[in-house]
Amino acid sequence: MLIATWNVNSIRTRLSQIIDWINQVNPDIICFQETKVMDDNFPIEPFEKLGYSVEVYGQKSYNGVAIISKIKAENVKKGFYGCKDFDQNIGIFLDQKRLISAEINGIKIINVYVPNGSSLVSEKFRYKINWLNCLASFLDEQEKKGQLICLMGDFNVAPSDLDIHDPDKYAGGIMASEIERNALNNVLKERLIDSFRIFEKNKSDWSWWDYRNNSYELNKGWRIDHIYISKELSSKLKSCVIDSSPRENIRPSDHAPVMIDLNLNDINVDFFDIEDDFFEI
DNA sequence: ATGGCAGAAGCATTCTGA
Repeated sequence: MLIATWNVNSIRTRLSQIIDWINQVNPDIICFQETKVMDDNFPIEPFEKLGYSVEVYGQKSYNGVAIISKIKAENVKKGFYGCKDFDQNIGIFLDQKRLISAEINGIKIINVYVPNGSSLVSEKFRYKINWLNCLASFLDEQEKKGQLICLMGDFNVAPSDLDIHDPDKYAGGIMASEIERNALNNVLKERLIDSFRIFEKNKSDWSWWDYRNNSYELNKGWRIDHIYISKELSSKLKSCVIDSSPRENIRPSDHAPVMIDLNLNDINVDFFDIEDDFFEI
């Protein structure tokens, strides 16, 4: 099962590029961020024609997330819910459409667009840290239910200096600060694993390149888009790749898609083996 | 240190992003 995440920076502007990429790669599930469109104006039909169901949670001009899936998405939820200690002021996090979740194939798919935060002295930075703390609480509740989790999206945090093209230049700044890394680690705790780092212990690959300063041509990027999975799923993980090819398109998104291949077939094989044994008896 | 590039709204320019 191929599961991808992609900050497309406007679903409508990028639509033909996205369809081209789907036709090449044929993912089962894609989580989009920065769709930048209200739900009524989301281009649902092009995805339905390719066999996907579409779940959207958008707003005007900014933010916006969506999940498209070839497998039925159940228990679709928009925004945070059931976050301990955050219930009273959860409204400030629901104004901005940054999270959508669903259960697909028995796995809780959580698609997030974490606030950028602007700079460490900004009010937006406080919002970012509070948002991540609310996400941690949200995951605590999922963990209590025993859910297998796949948490992905644009986190706007480089987890380590390996994930920045020039870590010295950006040390301690936005997307690289200890405060943000600690907040991210508090979301992950010991329960979620960075799919990319299972395969690449020391490699630097980027998922985002600034539009300015010829950053892509100079390969000056960051790895800020991530797919985290429950550690119980790690033995099912076959690959994790960042596909930078769409970044070479004309008028590209500034982000590249990230994709994992999760081998859930052997779960079904085990199931059918038991069935066969049963009938042989 | 600042701006550079891009999208949306909407028609000149501002706001936001990372």
